Amino acid sequence: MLLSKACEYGFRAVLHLASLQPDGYVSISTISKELNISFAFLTKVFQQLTQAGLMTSHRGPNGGVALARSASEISLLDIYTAIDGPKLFYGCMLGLPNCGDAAPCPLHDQWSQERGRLHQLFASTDLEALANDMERFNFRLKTASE
Amino acid sequence: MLLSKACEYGFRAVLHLASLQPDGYVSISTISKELNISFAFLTKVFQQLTQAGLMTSHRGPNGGVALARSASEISLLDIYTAIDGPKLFYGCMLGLPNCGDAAPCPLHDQWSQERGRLHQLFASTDLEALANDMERFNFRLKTASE
DNA sequence: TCTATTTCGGAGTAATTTGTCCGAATAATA
DNA sequence: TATTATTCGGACAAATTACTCCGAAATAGA
Ligand code: SF4
Ligand code: SF4
Repeated sequence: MLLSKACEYGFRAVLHLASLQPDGYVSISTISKELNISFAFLTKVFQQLTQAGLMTSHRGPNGGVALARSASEISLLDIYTAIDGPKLFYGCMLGLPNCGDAAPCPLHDQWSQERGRLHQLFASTDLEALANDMERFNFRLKTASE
Repeated sequence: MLLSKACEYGFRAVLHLASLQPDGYVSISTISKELNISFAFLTKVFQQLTQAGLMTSHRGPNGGVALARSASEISLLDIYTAIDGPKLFYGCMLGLPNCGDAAPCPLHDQWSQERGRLHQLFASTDLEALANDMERFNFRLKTASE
């Protein structure tokens, strides 16, 4: 799988949060109910994102999580690397060490291109654009309809 | 990670096998020593490949494994799907069900393109071409040099 | 026939990922 | 102050993946 489950949930949750364009904080429990994601597990994911500085959080009544900066300034790459780390973008496809030096594995050329495209896709896609798309085209993030 | 460890080892082992262009069977133990892969685990991987019809095997002295057909007729996609299954190529990036119908997730367009490119790359790359490249460019498959 | 070599198949162990539980800390509000 | 709502942090449990072990079956060769 390309994305870990944690990252999958992170993408969905953050996209949902961005599309809400809320005034203040949104509680993790409402997000988890809305998207059918385990509350306890989603909490852990958001903890990673706040520790990475992408979200801010607030405890107590009316607390929850919020984007730490404008949606246009948070990319999918930010979310991805905060959760799954950067290894996809520098590692060898075949898991060989010393990737990128003078003795590449046979798939290097093609894989490094794909890898670059994926990196470019994640880096150039910000939450604002995706949230706009969601309004325009009625995209969905839930597992079941209603 | 894009490839499971089993698939990683499978790619490396099969590429190595193809580059040897052996007369008959090559034993799994020699491959595992050559590539620094656990013999027991690599055996399991080859069992998957023989069960999928991509390799033939032979027990006893001078036994081992061999490509079931010409290297030019085995693609990376064959190896990949035999080990990791086909889910990468039809599943949603966000793990949502009913991928591809009228209510796509916000990443559908970009992801389905990437997915298609990856599929195309795997499908159009056969072992013969890679083995030739390995000779020409001295590619490596080992974890340590010597 | 006997022995050595090899894959096969199943069971078992270890490590990682996924998911749960609970109590403490924080803050709003009555 | 007491209550309630919330995130935080750590320990825990379950599931999946990675890896090992061992005995059985096949086969070549002495
Ligand atoms: S090939 Fe590319 S990816 Fe594979 S080892 Fe190397 S440098 Fe790395
Ligand atoms: S969008 Fe594409 S990837 Fe996401 S759910 Fe669907 S079809 Fe799927």
